[in-house]
Amino acid sequence: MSQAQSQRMEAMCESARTHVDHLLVMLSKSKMLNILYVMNCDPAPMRFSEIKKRVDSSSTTIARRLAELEATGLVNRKAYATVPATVEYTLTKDAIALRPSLDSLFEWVLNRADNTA
Amino acid sequence: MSQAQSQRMEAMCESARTHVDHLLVMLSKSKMLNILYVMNCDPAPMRFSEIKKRVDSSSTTIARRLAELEATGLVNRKAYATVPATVEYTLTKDAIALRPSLDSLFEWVLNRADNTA
DNA sequence: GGGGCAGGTTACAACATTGTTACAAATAAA
DNA sequence: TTTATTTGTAACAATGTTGTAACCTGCCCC
Repeated sequence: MSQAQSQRMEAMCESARTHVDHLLVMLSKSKMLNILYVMNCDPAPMRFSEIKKRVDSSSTTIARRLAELEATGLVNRKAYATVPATVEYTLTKDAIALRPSLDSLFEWVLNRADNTA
Repeated sequence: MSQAQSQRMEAMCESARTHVDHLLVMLSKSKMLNILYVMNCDPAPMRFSEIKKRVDSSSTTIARRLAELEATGLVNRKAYATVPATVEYTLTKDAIALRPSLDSLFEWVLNRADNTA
């Protein structure tokens, strides 16, 4: 393999590693797993206030997380010009693919919480 | 159901919710998923320096995370009186039960990082 | 004596994140 | 006209988290 090829390959790996890190950092933010979980539990579009209620955090944090999820392409945001405003969030296909992992993860968490309680 | 029963039940739920939150907060700490993942990938006991190398973080953070994992009962720490010191970490049975979830989660992460790169 | 090794700990300054409060906008109801 | 509603945003102080640099043990080697 040429040096140029090798460098390109390293750059690619570097890039992939960066993307992996970025995703992990995002998933590790506070309330992120909670949000993905509640949205996964109920496939219907979910409103801001409903997410906030189920996740139990401040508007600011929920808004920040949802914006991050949208920027990463994991949720879609649809605003309706009602009064007062209505905004619905839905998981994208990519996020739905996370469902089995999240289910399994939360099953473990709930089970462990039970046994520790 | 009596009021006393109802109150006990609420207390239990409250306690479980607290435990769930605690676990989620722990799992959401920086490098936590990374550590669990590298330890899950290789079932052999792993030394501090090896974990640090694979996860790529400061000693301080790795030490903090391992201490938290140990306190939560997810890793066991064994120190040997060699010179220089040798310390081995292993996942507990509870943590090993997390394996399928983590595998699945990381599969999703790696796959998504690839497609986004 | 000096240096090196593994596996940390401590202190601290720099940085990141959080919740709170105040505010906005549009309209319908009181 | 005032109030209430939903879905946010902006600013900010308080709090939490991070890495760095210094240090520690115990022993071996030079």
